[in-house]
Amino acid sequence: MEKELLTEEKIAEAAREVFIEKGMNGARMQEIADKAGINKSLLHYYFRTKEKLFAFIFSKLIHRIGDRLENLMQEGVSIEDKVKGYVELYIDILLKNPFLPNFILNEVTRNPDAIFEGFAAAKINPQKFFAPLENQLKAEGYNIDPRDFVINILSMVIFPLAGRPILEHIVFNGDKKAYKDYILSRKKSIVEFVMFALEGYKKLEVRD
Amino acid sequence: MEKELLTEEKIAEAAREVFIEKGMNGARMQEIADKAGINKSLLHYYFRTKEKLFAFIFSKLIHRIGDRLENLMQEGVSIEDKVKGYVELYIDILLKNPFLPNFILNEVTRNPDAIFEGFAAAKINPQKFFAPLENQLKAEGYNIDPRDFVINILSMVIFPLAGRPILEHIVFNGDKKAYKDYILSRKKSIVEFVMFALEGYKKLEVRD
DNA sequence: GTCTATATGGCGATAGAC
DNA sequence: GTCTATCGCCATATAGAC
Repeated sequence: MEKELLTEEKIAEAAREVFIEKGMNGARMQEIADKAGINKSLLHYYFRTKEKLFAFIFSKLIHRIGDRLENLMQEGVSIEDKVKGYVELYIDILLKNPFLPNFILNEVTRNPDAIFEGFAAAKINPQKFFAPLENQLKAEGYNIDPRDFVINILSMVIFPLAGRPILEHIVFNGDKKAYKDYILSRKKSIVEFVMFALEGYKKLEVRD
Repeated sequence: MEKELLTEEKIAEAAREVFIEKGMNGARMQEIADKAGINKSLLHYYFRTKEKLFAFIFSKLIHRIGDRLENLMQEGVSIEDKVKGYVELYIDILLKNPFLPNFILNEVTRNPDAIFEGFAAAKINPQKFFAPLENQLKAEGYNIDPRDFVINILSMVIFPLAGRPILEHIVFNGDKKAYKDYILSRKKSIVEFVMFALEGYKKLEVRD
């Protein structure tokens, strides 16, 4: 039926917004129903329980993130350009979805089971990601642990956005524009910081 | 009364644990009461409502963190040693309190009002912190924005611990010991990474 | 101050008409 | 498929005895 897909889509979109903003515990079925412009009992008609609805939304979200990471490892692009591309892409995404990083970090620690299902469904294979990266790093002379490389960049991109209220209030005295400008400036400064660091790893012995 | 202080202290400790692990929304007054070894209604006798109890705990927590940061800016210690000291201290603290970073990031985004009260009470003054740091960085020849310096280090320390379940499962295939060893190894590798990067900033023009 | 018992409200979920 | 009405539970909060 036409209506089926449409309504389910409206529910999914509303649920996605509410869950991300309020978390599993804080979200209310009523609020999701309101935002979807339908009745509360219709939610249960489509997704029997709140937990099932949450699992559905969460797994779709993880899936999308996994896909984005895969796309990152195209060949023929220098490390520096990959860093630049990654940093710019994710800062933009996270600026548009300010609740996303906290949501994922949080649900994943409070409800670890969701990980096994969600990530398994997304078929994320770290080895497929780290092996070629390690090769490329070595080929360009950077003798750094690829895990450090990836995690440090992820950290510097995500943390200041996950900690937005803290930074905004403490470092920028509540000035939202100053905060946003600073985050945008990090598109350049993170790349600079990373490439400076990588320069140091050129001097190191190859280690494995 | 003797009993008053003792009971209040037991409640505070229990509430702290439960709130940090489950968050404001996930925490249950019953669980706090059980953990404190008292009756549920006694909680309300001491702290009229759950919200008031939460605010009390949260503000105390922020206060302690603020104090720790202040202590960090002692004179007569090189940048490298400060980085080393900070990284080691906080990795140890966060390993012992695995739910802490998520708790703070989360409550602070979901309930931004708590920030104003909590941080205001803790009388955190960023200028008092950044100004001497900037001086020292310049004095040692590192022409880096002190905000980048601080935020990058904070990011690299906190993020891998806030994202523990993700790293543990995806990068280390569920091997908890491998994850913990890796985090401990970061005590050295973060300092290395930062100092390599700082080397690059030595070549830059002084900018202000 | 500390307990037992209970009120009160909210939320997830279901029944049933249309 | 979509709605209204309602159930049943659970969590916060209060009343009142001791």
